[in-house]
Amino acid sequence: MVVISPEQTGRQRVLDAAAQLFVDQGYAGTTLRQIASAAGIKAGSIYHHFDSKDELFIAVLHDGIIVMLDAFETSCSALDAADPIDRQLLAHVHAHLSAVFENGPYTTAHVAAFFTAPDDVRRQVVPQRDLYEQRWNDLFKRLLPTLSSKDRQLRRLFLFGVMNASAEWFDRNGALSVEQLATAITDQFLNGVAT
Amino acid sequence: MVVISPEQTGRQRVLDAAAQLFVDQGYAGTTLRQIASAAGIKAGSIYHHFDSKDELFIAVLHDGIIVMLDAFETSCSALDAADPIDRQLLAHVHAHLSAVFENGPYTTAHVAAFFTAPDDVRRQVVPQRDLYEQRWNDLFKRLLPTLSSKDRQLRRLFLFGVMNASAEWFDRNGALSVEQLATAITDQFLNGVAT
DNA sequence: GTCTATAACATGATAGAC
DNA sequence: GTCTATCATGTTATAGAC
Repeated sequence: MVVISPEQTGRQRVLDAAAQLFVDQGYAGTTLRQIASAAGIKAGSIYHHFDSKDELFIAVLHDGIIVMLDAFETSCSALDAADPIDRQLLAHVHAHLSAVFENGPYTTAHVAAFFTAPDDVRRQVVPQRDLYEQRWNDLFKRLLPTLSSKDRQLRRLFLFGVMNASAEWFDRNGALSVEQLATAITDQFLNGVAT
Repeated sequence: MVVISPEQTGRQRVLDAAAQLFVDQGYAGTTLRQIASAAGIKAGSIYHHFDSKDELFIAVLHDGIIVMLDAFETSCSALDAADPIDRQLLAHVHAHLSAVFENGPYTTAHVAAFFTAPDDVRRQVVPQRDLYEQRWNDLFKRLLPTLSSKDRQLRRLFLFGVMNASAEWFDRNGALSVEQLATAITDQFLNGVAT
């Protein structure tokens, strides 16, 4: 059951409820009535804040990207260009995973709900996603300059695959912490299984 | 647009159409009318073959698991226990990816549509999924005996993450072949990025 | 095995009162 | 900013004819 804290503006409550429900049930599987109920209002009232279900979904994913970009930026500031590869990569992997798992449902929505939306809705979010992926492409170019452009792109997709797939099994309250997960993924990515 | 070849029994045509549509649009995003239309019949006629949308979905995923298990079995037969790790792992990764990308939409549904279904529907497919994962757990135990049980489980999740996430970007008609993808993923998994 | 017709209900969205 | 009431449509599922 989704419960939204009451000390927020109406629009924000709707966004929070929508983000969580989109994560849990996907785009088509979530109804405006469910969102309204979780936000403590009636379905019709949603249209005071958003013009359509599509726009609400896009707004959720937009907010999610902002958080991801911010997390990336922050971990950049904490690093020095002279830092070793493993330290730099770990910082960014940890930032990504922290954003996904510890910064509310908005970022998780990007990983779990994006692909559940219809093509035309998805297409409206792609430019924002590209912005984030571009940061990682730049990072990879800096950290792994010897790889070919195509190989670099492939490796980045591998890393994203591991990180984002973890949203489907990682347990926030389990024995493995986000930090440990970040360390394990970074180590696996850099050194493989034969450490 | 989904087009189903006509030389098949009615039930099979429904299954084929459903599998493809579930992959493209998810569980909630796919309607029985769309499935019926793609299969060349009317929506009501589906109920001659399946009792509910749930059962149809479960049947699709069941068929998918059969193909995956069969692919795993086949790649086992082609291997010798004395073969080196990289050769054995590559064979199984290739078998998995071939099943997902080259054996129709049933296997892809397992990767792309499973998480779009409601909890109670998903729960009915979990035992079959577990069967397949168990094969991989056994394989990992044989190939990587020095790792701890928890670490092995984690690494397997990483590998599954990479393989299954590729369903979201891999282009069957692109420059990269399934075999090349399998080689790249296996190499990345075993040796990391610093090859 | 497929059809038509329809039941029973859910959905996104709108209009106007408060 | 939220409500109630409602529209128009879409949804799964059923019943009975062919």
